[in-house]
Amino acid sequence: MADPQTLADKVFAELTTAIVRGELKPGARVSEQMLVEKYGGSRAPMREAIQKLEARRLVVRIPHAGARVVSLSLSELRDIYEVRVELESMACRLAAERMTDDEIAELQTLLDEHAASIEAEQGQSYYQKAGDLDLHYRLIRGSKNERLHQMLCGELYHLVRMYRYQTSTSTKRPLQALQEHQRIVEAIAARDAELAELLMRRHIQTSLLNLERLMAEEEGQA
Amino acid sequence: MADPQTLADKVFAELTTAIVRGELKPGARVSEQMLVEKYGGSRAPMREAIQKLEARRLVVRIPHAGARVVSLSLSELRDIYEVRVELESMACRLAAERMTDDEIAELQTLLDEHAASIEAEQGQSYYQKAGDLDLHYRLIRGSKNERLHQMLCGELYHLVRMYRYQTSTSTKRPLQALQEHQRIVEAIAARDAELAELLMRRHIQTSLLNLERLMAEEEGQA
DNA sequence: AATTGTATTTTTGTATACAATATTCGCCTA
DNA sequence: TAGGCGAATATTGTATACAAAAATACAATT
Repeated sequence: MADPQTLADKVFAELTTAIVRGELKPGARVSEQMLVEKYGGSRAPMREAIQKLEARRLVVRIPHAGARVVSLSLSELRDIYEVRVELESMACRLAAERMTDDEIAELQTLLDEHAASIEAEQGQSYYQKAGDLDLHYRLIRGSKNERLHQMLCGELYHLVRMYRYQTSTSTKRPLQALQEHQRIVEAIAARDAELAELLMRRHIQTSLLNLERLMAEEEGQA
Repeated sequence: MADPQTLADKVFAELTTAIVRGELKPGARVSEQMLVEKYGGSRAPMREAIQKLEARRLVVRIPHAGARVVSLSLSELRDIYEVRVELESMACRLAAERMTDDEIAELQTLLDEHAASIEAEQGQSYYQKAGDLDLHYRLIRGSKNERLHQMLCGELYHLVRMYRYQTSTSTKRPLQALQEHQRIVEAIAARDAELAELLMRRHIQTSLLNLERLMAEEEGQA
C-alpha cells in the first residue's frame, strides 16, 4: 500500500504479506491483543485491520470467538481455481481485443526479460515469485475491466499466492510456463481473442494440476 | 440475515436492504453518528457495519472523510455485467453437469409457478422482484461451487439489484424472460452444458441491453 | 462578485474502559 | 483414570472519551 493514511491500513498491509508468505500459517489465531503488542496502538485499529482481512477472505472471523488465518481444503482451492480459470481466461480474451499495440509490444519485452532471467538463474526462483504474476497482472489490467481486476487481484490472487508460496519452486515448471506465456502473447499480438482465451485456460489448468500434485506430495511427507 | 448475533450485523443487514431498495440513494452520505441516532447503540458497531458495506462495495469509504453509497457510472455497471455474464453462464454450465435429477425437477416446478404467477398478475411485478432471481440463485447454487456462489450472490448481485430496483418493472420483459428461463432449464435437463451456458449468456446480455435502455430513458427524463 | 484564507464545526481515527461471550483449566464424580 | 461440571481467564462486542483530519461557513481582499 503506497500511503497508509491510517494505522489500520498499515497493519492490514503487513498482515496481508505475512499471511501470503506463510509467516502466519493457516489456522493461526489472530487476536486483537496480539496485534496491539506487535504493532502498537490500541485495539480499535487492529480490529479494523482484521475486518479488512476478513473482507479479502484471508481470515475467517467467528462472532465472539475471534479470527483465524483461512485454511483452505483442497476442495475449496479447486473452487477458487475454477473461478480463477474462468475470469482470467476471460481477461485474456478481452486483453486481446482491447490492449493497444504499444501495450502488447511491452508484453513481448517483458517476456524477453523473463527468458533472460530464467537463463541467468537456471530457471529457479525469480520466475515463480514475480515474473509469472507480472504477466498475469498485465493481462488482467489489459482487459480494461476494473471490476474484473479487483476481483482477481484483490480477492482471488492472495489466496492463490498463499498456497503457491507454501508449495512453491517446482523445478522445471518455469521454462514450460514461459513457453505457454509466449504462445499466449503471440495470440494476443495476432488479435486472436478466442485462441488467447483457450491458451490461458489451459495454462492455469496446468498450474492447478501442478499445485495439486505438490500438495499431495507434501501431504505424503507429513 | 437469519441470526444477527451482533448489533453490527443487524445494522449491516438493514442498511443493505435500504441501499438495494433505493431508500438510501447513490451518493448519499452514511455517517456513523447518523446511524447511532437511527439504530441506537454506539459508534463502534456502526463503524463496523459501514466497513462491512464497504467490503461488499455498497459504499465507498474515504479516510477521514466518511462513507457514501456507491454511485455507479454506466461504464462501471457494464464492467459488472461483463463479469456477471461470464460467472453466471459458467455457473449454468456447471449446474447442467452437477445438479441432481431431483434438483432439476424442482427447477421445472419453479418455472411452472412463475408462469402461473405471471398469468395471475398480468406479468407485472412479482417476476422482477423475486421470481427472476429465484431461478438464478438456484442455478448458482447448482454449480456446487461455493466460491462462485459467494462472488455472485455476495458481491455482484446487490449492486445489480440496486440498479434494477431503480429502473425496474419493464412491462413485457417478464414473459420473454420466462421463456428464456424455460429454454435454459430444458438444456440443463438434457445435460447439454454448452447450450445452457450459451443461453444464459444471451439471457443476461439481453437484460443488460434492457437496463441500458431504461437508464437512457431515465436520463432523458431528468 | 468571486476567491482565498481562516476559524468553526463536524466527522472520522484512536485510545481506554466496561460488559458479554467463549475458552481453558482444575476439580469433582463415576 | 476418564469424563463432565464449574469457576477462572481470556477475548471479543460495545460504550465513551479524546485527538486529528476534513468539511463548512464566513470574512477579508482583490
